Amino acid sequence: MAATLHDVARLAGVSFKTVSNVVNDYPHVRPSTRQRVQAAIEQLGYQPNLSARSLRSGRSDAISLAVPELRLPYFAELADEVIRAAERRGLVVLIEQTNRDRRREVDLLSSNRLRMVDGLLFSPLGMGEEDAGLLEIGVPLVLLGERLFHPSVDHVMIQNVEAARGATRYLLERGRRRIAVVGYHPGEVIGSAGLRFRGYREALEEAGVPLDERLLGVAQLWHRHQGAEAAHQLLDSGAEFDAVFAFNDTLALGAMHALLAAGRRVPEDVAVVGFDNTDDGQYSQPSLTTIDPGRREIADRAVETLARRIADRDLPVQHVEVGWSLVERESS
Amino acid sequence: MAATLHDVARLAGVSFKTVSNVVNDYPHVRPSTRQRVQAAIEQLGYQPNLSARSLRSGRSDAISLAVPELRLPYFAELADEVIRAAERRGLVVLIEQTNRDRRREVDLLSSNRLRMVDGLLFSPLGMGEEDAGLLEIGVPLVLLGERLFHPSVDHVMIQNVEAARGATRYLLERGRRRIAVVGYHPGEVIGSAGLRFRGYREALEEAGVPLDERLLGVAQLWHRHQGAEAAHQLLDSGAEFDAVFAFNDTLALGAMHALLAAGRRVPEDVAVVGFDNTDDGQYSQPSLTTIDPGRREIADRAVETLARRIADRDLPVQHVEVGWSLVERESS
DNA sequence: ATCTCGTTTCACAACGTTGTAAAAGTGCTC
DNA sequence: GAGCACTTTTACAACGTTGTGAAACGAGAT
Repeated sequence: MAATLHDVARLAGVSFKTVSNVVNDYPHVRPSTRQRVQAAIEQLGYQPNLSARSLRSGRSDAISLAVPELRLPYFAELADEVIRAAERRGLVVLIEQTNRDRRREVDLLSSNRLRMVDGLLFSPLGMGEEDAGLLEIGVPLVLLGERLFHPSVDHVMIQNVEAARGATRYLLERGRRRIAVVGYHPGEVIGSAGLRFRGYREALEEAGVPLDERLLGVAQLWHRHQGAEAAHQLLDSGAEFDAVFAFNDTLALGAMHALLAAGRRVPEDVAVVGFDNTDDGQYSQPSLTTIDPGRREIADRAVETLARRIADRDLPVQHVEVGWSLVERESS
Repeated sequence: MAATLHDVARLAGVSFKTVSNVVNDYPHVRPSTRQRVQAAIEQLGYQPNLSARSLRSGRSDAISLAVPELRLPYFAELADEVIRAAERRGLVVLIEQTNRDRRREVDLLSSNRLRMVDGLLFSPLGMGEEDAGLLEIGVPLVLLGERLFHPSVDHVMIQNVEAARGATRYLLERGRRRIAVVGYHPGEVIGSAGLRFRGYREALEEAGVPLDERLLGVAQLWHRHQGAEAAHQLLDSGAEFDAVFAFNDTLALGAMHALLAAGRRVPEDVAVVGFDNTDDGQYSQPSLTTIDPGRREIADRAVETLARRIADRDLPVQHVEVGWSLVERESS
């Protein structure tokens, strides 16, 4: 079958440890020996057995990325960037889908599939605050997003409150006063919905614009369908509104679709702003104004943080926040 | 650190091999012994070391999926389904992105990262027919898509010609006679563009509608941007058309965006049909009529084929074609 | 009791690699 | 031409698991 160190050693006439030294660029190898070994490696097409290496060294140079669903554009783009960032550091990425299901998330944390990798990037969506204790697993872990926190676990997140305040301010500055939201989760405090709502509320307060409960479009799942439904409900309620701040782009596109179908012009009658800057908002009709949460930076910082945690488990806990910006397009 | 078979054995007062037997459900273990060992496993939270297992057994129960870019909705949804299908079979999925770059694809095939997994699902986009020989790697491999073929390599694909013929026929049946395409690759014979074009051409021939070269919108990359550009060129050329058949949904959405921006009504002036049935066509404005290539079935058959190949390398070569259907929405 | 045969347990040897430490080789100094 | 300080190579022991085959055990037949 595949060649081993021993096969190469036999061919090159050296001990298998010398071959290992060549493979690992150990400095004290005579150039002529190195050359001979290299030739044997070429000839046999030798490639190290990664299971053996991993067993011996305790490292696999693989990490897991656990996301709710890859088909959601936000997570697809996040995974894309995570894979790129990991590759830059010589790591390979294994992807787990949790379907935003608490049980699956909890199971994952103690799964022996985790033992195949050096660490986990985890974007939880089903677990709640009461589950935070379960995050203390013996494996390097970096949390993504704003659903779950734990003081002793590394975390990379975006500035949700600030960004949401920025989006709302932007609408206010352009003269909109009746700003509906789409994606509201009543009662939620942390979590994307909670934090983004807080930013929205704060911006209204700053501007002295009263908050109208009727303009809070609930959507538990942030899919297009729910965005469209929330928009329908807002329309049906009869409450007037001249802007929609959707808590993500997918909701925004769904809502925009519903608004247009109902004969509202975007942005003339209703300005729409999303959140995430996923690719699909770029070519929607009209194209979508949105918050760019710096996904590339999130991915890069997350992988970096995990790599450092893997290298040194005693590092102080990292809580990283990355910057955001507003991308202005046709919908506002 | 983590408990091993030996630790459990010591606690349970048996040999480590007996623990191994319990873990692997070896039948000849006395119930009382089994119970004692189970208790020790629980107490220590023992989980098998997968590197050691994999070294010894030669299997990792992991597969790689290599796709051009995860941010493209088609591949995100494909990866989503592949991960689900793999999980049903107890396999874990590692994802590689090739950026549709020939060099990266070629490198991947001989990468030692492949040695970490039992097999590879490969959706090539950069390699050409002349590279087919490179597919003969010593690792179980299943090809996806229509870019590359090799008689001795398993393959799962969709019925491109038939589906494209179906889409074109559908437009013809609804009275459209001037059907433009978007995504044409001049001179290509195999590959998605080549095959879908063939289906288009055959449907026109069947209906006795002449093919007009001016209606062939070229787009090498199948991104929204290129779809929009191709549509602009069609409009600028002055050639009349009453329908667009885009070779994928992303192109279709880009083209539709451009058409609407130019004041054409969809579907009244121009009917638009896409290909892929990705989620984003469902909530576009107007929603997109498209070909559903049965992605779930593709993923399932692909993983199944790979699993069988892993289990038995001497199996006859499998070439699988999955069915398609037309999803009618507002754009036509 | 003893023998036989099936059940249950165990000892040992892999799998292919890296770390440690010792052995062998080389070149320089006196 | 022995002694010393390097450099280069090697032997051996892990890492934690599974497969093989032998040993120990237990029950039923003699």
